Amino acid sequence: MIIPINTLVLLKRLSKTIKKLVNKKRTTIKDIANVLNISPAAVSKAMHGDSRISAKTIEAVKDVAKKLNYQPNHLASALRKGKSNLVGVIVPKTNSNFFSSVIQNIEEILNKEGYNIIITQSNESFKKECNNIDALLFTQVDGIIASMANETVDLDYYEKIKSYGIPLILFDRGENNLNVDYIGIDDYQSSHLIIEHLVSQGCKRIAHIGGFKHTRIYNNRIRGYVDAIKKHKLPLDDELLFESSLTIEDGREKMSQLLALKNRPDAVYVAGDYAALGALQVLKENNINIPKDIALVGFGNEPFTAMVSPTISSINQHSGEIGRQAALTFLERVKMPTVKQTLNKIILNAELIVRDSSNIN
Amino acid sequence: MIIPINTLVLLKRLSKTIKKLVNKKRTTIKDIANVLNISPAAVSKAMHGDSRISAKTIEAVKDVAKKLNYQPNHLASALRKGKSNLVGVIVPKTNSNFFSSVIQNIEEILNKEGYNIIITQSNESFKKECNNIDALLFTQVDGIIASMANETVDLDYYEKIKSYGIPLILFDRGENNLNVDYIGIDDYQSSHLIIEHLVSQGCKRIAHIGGFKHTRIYNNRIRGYVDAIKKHKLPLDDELLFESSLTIEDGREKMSQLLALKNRPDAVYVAGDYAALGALQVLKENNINIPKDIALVGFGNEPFTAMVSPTISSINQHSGEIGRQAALTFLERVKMPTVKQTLNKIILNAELIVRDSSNIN
DNA sequence: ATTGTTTGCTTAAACGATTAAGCAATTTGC
DNA sequence: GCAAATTGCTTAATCGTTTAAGCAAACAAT
Repeated sequence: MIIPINTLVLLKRLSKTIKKLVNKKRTTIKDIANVLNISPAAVSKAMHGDSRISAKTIEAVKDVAKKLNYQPNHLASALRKGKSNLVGVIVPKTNSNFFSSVIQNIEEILNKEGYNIIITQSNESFKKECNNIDALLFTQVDGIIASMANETVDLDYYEKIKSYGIPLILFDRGENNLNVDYIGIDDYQSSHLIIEHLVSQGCKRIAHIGGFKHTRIYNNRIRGYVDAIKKHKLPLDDELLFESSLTIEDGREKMSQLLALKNRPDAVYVAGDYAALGALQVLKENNINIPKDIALVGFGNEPFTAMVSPTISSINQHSGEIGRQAALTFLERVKMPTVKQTLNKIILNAELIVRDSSNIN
Repeated sequence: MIIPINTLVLLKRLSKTIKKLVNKKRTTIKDIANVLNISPAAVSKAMHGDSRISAKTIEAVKDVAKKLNYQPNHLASALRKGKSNLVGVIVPKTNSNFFSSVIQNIEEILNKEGYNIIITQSNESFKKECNNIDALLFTQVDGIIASMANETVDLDYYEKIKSYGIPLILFDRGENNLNVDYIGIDDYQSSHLIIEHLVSQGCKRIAHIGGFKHTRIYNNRIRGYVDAIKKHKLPLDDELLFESSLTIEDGREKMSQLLALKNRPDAVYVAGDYAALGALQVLKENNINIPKDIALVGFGNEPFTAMVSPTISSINQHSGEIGRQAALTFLERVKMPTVKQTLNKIILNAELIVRDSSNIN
């Protein structure tokens, strides 16, 4: 028998509960249940619009919830459901336009699906990266989307993520051996784009300041450079190819070495924009005409490439799309948790933005 | 009576539990308890090194925990303890050197104390900021450290944080009316630093491209500019003072307006580096000699100020120290949760980095 | 009239860790 | 030698939510 509750009684119970709350804690579904004289279970179901709860009750629950300023305790539901609705994101640095933009797009997609993201930065340090992974796993994230630090060669910590049975998605800086989803651009093809462009500008002796070979993306860029040079039957000289940490300083260093050569290059393709900036500084300090004496192309399309003078040609990696694909891939994986992860690459096309540093007319 | 367990029995139970785990879930303290034939409570206490648990048991527990690859369920302990050990951080953008560096330092300090941080970006959008706050509160963070979006004037959402009874700490972009802790630099004094410097370089007609007055920091910079100009008895002309969104584009726009004046300034102080960059571009396009014809000073010491040519003088905000102080303030607040929050400002001194754009010799 | 189905809830057991309270057994103090 | 203190655990409740199972009451079908 349902006892009809008149408004007066309801109001009384409401004010009583409110009083309790003032000197106690936050509202729980139990409080709402007490006010309406129903069970907490019914409240929980009403909140989720369960079809077995009457429209009247649902409305009443929502009404009281609002009045009591009810905020669901995420920890409790996460514990019960075995799902935190949190996704960890690990990037080398947030203060790069590329990563910041990737993150923004991941966030946009995942927020819509009820996920929140936890961003951590490794600062290119392997140790920090391990700490980040531990912290994320400790927080019970439902998955991890990561781009590896330059230093990282030991994959044990990433295997640890896999052993937890949660999806791991890599982007930009990935690793084939991990056998997980990967989203990135076609680095090999990007190198071809750059060499084609430089050749079309009349360059005949093209140097490459590359990243470390052990990182896959840089290895691909180097392979692309080598093959494209071969394709055009240009000189492929050891003294024209460097491995670099791709910092501004190292860009300066390697450019200085190139300038010291007897037979200087007439174009330099740098695998990172920061190093390209360092190279640009050295060229300017030495009064080299850019691009007529030496043309310059960077990689990453960092905003400053359009700010410096001359502006630097660079590869746009479509960070937005990478972020979106990473998020979508995670969502797919989460929907089918039983399927074992396999190496699954999504390779996007990159785009060369030609600016003054390589525009010879 | 304690039944002595021989190694064989223990090993048997261990392998049995391991088998269970293979097709089930993660190790819990209950599993460990079963292996050692003690209660889960004892396991929990052993993990925390409770003095009432014998050294033998503690060692045994840790040993089994390692063997079973036990990882504590953070959600469960957080729920029970009413503490998530998560701190939310809200910034307008992560891809600025200032914010990225602040975040890094917050993280460093808080990680040491067992906290993890959740970074969210508002993209200078008020709506996004509100969403971020909701998301963080939903995740049951133990506190929020934030820098407000340019757009934000309505403080209801920040009041909401306060009503949760968790610490709220603001940095850089704050608001007096909220009555919470604030960490920032002395913007008023920074303007004085800049004007003193420009005066010492011989400048006599100094313009200011400022931020929006409704944002406190920009208001302080404007006030500092006005007072310093008055102090040196320089012309304080309406046409020399602008409010701006401080983007590159707006910097260009405002600089063009200054150049259109009959009586041009001989120095421009821009309240943000990006806008200063825009101003620089316009000056160069008009073949104005920097700094001889017009000197330029920015604000924020973004890395590109040292990259462009001429390099731009700017104010270093000591982002690291701001981050550290914000984190430490949070830790203090968390330790004394009963004390009501009050307006408590920590104002750090800023430093002017003089570069080519204002170095007249 | 009898059985079956649907509706609208309740009950109670989880999720995994923590902790107040309690209870033997052992040690210490005098 | 006996009370008091200490040691080393156990028991059971708790955090707030979800959910499987169940149970009346109402309605529908035959």
